[in-house]
Amino acid sequence: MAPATNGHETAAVSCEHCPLRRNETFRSFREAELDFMRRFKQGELKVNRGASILMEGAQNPHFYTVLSGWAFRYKTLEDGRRQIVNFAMPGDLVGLQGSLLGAMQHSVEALSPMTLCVFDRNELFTLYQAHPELAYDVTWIASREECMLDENLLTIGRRSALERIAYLLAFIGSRSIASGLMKRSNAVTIGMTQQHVADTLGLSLVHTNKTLRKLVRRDLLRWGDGGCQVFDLKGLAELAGWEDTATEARPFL
Amino acid sequence: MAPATNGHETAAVSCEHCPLRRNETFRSFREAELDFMRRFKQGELKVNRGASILMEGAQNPHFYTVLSGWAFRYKTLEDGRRQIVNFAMPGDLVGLQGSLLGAMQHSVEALSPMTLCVFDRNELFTLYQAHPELAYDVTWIASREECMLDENLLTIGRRSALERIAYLLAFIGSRSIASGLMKRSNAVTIGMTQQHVADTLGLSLVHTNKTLRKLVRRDLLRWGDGGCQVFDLKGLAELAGWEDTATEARPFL
DNA sequence: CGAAGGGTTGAGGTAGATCAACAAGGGTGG
DNA sequence: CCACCCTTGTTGATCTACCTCAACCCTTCG
Repeated sequence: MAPATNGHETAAVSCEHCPLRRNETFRSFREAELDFMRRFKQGELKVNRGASILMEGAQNPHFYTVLSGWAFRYKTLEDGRRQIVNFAMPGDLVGLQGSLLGAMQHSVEALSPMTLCVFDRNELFTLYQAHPELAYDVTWIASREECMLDENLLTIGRRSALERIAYLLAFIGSRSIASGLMKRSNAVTIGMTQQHVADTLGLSLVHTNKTLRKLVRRDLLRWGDGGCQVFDLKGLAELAGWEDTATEARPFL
Repeated sequence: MAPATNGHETAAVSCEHCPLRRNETFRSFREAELDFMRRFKQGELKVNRGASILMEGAQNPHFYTVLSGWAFRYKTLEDGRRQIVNFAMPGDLVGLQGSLLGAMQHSVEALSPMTLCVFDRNELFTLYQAHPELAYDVTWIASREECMLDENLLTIGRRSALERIAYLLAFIGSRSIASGLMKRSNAVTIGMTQQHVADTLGLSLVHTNKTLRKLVRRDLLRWGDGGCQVFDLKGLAELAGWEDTATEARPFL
């Protein structure tokens, strides 16, 4: 639970060689947009697993697009209870909320080594003026986030522990394949601790462990080496009563 | 839980007489924007309490701004378990998600008689092209929604039943005062059933009732006449460990 | 007058919490 | 090299917050 030190910025890779563009789940840029983004991008941020990227209450001058790796977004109560509200994967915007609303209302911590594309909070409106299509994309991304949060609420509010875990792993597995975080293969590997699972689903650590073992016994997944391999994404989704709304090519910044 | 019939559209009130403009919690429009909105507005929708405004899975051609009254947004599982994810009050956008993502991923039902300002889904991008400031506002509104959902997730995931209810009533009370739904006075009146409270907080109806009575016994509120009067918003917020992030003048469409 | 919606209360059951102990790395410092 | 600690996972025992079931009340409405 202890956030480590931040990484530091390094020289930027130019946008036309953006790794995300090679992934067909992302929609392509037009020349003018690419041109704009090249100037819009302020640099790159590289952090280690466990690093704090944003802190609740802070006024961060930047917001980011995830280029590689993944992170989680969370909030805490005074007494330390923690709730993970969502995960950020390649192509996702991080810290947009703070840019619009002022202070961050949640924190973000890396779950793996990450590279993030750095933007200046104060330049956001410039983007809205110069490129309405990109502005529209930003809103699209925010709407998608909202949609995921709705589903997470349904999960925590109304699904049983077994369903919750099945949902979460199917959800993360599916997203990580789509975002190119994972290669599509027999088993999807998800590198997180059981504490993360518990804090996402509003469960205790012990009960999370016991429920996870049930899923292992059913051969839906295996746990080990600080994470799990999911064998049967469909089986998990079905168990959770969740339909993966397959997205076609989606925008990113 | 049974949705009733839709209302029907009526002649529109012109935007310069928009009731929301009289409320100081909303930021004012400039002349050019007002002009644009006048044309952007397609009409008005009036519905009764209990009416379905949007249905999960549907491709609604419109999205809306709430002018008066309030509603709740919800999702359901196949077996009927229902989760209310948030509420919509004057100034809030409804159905934006569907406009961007395609089909609605949630339903919306009126909690009181309502009037909504009707916009055409297909015109949204026109707004982005013509008025970057308004586009920015749309994203601002979406971000605020996201922020509320984060807090709701924290509530359901990590707060106890007593804290949850305290939070919910403080949250709704505070929002309804800010949006002009309620007059600021000794007691804030919230017109919803205990079933709504239960479905928002992931609790059973019976336990919701018992917990509510505890709050009544503590003189924080009274329940009756199909809703409750909240006497002590601060006390509830404190009990829940929640800080009301007071918003200054905010945008709306 | 009966039916339906909303609220209230008690009794008993269970999913999931808490407490406690232990095992298996991995890192660090002597 | 060992000794130690810290993180992560595992499992059993016990407890309790919340659920389900089952009444019953009151009000509204056809």
